[in-house]
Amino acid sequence: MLPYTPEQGTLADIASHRLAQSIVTGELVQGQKLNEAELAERFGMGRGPLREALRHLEGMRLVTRVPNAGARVVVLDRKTLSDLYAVREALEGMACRIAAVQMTDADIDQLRKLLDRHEAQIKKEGGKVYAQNEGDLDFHYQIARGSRNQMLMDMLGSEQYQLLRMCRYRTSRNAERTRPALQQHRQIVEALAQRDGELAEMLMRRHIQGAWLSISEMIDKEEAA
Amino acid sequence: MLPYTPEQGTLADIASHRLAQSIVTGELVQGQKLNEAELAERFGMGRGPLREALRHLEGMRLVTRVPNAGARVVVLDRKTLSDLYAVREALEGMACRIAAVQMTDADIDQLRKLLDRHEAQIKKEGGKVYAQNEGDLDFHYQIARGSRNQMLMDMLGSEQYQLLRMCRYRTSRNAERTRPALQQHRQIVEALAQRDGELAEMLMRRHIQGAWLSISEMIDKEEAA
DNA sequence: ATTTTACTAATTGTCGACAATCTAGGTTAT
DNA sequence: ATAACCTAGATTGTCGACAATTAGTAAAAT
Repeated sequence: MLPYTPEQGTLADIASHRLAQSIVTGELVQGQKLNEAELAERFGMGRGPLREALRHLEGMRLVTRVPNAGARVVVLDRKTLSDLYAVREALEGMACRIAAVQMTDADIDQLRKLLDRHEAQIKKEGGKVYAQNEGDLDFHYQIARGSRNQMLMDMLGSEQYQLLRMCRYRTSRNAERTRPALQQHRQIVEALAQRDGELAEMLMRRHIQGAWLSISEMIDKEEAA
Repeated sequence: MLPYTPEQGTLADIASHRLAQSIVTGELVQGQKLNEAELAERFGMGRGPLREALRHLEGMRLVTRVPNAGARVVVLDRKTLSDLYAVREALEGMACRIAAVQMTDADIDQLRKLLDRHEAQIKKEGGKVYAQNEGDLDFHYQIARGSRNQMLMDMLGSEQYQLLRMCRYRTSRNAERTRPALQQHRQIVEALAQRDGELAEMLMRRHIQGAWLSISEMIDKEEAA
């Protein structure tokens, strides 16, 4: 429960932000019913702005709405995540191919420094690095920025599909994949530095496929338990 | 101005639908200010549901909102469309590759019949075939369905990015591209029938690149005028 | 003549109350 | 005992009114 409200706009924007955060972090359980009156009370606002926020979250696919039956937190089942990772592979693969042409040398240097920070964080804390999944610190988002494609940046970044953040948040606990992931990130950056878009795309696709494999196994274990 | 309201849900859903339609068809001009009170009056509802609809459209990228300054219809400039078509190429290329494996023979037959209908329509009307861009009739949407990827279907179909419909609606007047497009559609279907995902993806990517080239030229002409 | 500033009108943001709809529990009939 | 039905409670959907902010205009000062 963050005490401060990160957004400065209208109440609906604030509610949207706080709700998204609560859903992504799992504070609001998957499939849970979202009671308008209760949430409005908790956020200290009327139901109007809150309903606008729910409509916004519906567009982000973080909640599902049924007319006259209210809104529920989305449930990330196996099929949904599988679909999500397939889409990611296509989008981020493309981002890499274009970024290899569009990024400046300075941009690529920035990426290297970002990975240095990640490495330091891993050595220090041993694995639980969710902080690197946020905003400008995110490696994948920086590559989307490198593609100079605003639509892609929106899709992978701030607004659209926070589903990914939600998924990564749930799976950031298993530390055994952070090191190989970092290694793959480094390979991608080197491909970008050599301006080899084809290679960068292939490396990114494999990286995402590997992430999906890891998550898939984790789901299997959970279902077995 | 359609006299009937196509949706049956809440007033916000109806408003969302009607607004989207008006924006896509160009009845509401790009960049136009959207006055809440005026629209609510026109739709015969209060401002509450209308605000919810605007929040929804904001998520669809059909309107841009600035706090305390209202909502405006999005403007499709050259860069935005370029970005959109790059994303399309990646997503629909993937859809083809997966659909080549996932579609049933019956699905592919359906696609063939759909193209037969399109051909008949072209011969009869000579080109202005916007009806085929709607819903289940849409060739591209049917392929997204064939991928069995729900996220992709959402993105390319009903909800997300109606920007594409908006763009296609504007450019559906130029009839000279409908025949080569149909030819390319047929090639794609044959690739799917042979279960050649690689080929189907490549053909779809070229098809979309061709469409972008055509649209790009059209924009050049408009800017020259 | 131009810039600044106060004022007014219009528009957005918000709230509380009421109507419509759904849900759950108990009651009655078979 | 089971199933259909009805009623009471809770929840969503909607509206109208009020507050807050912005934009435009006209007057005043430099």
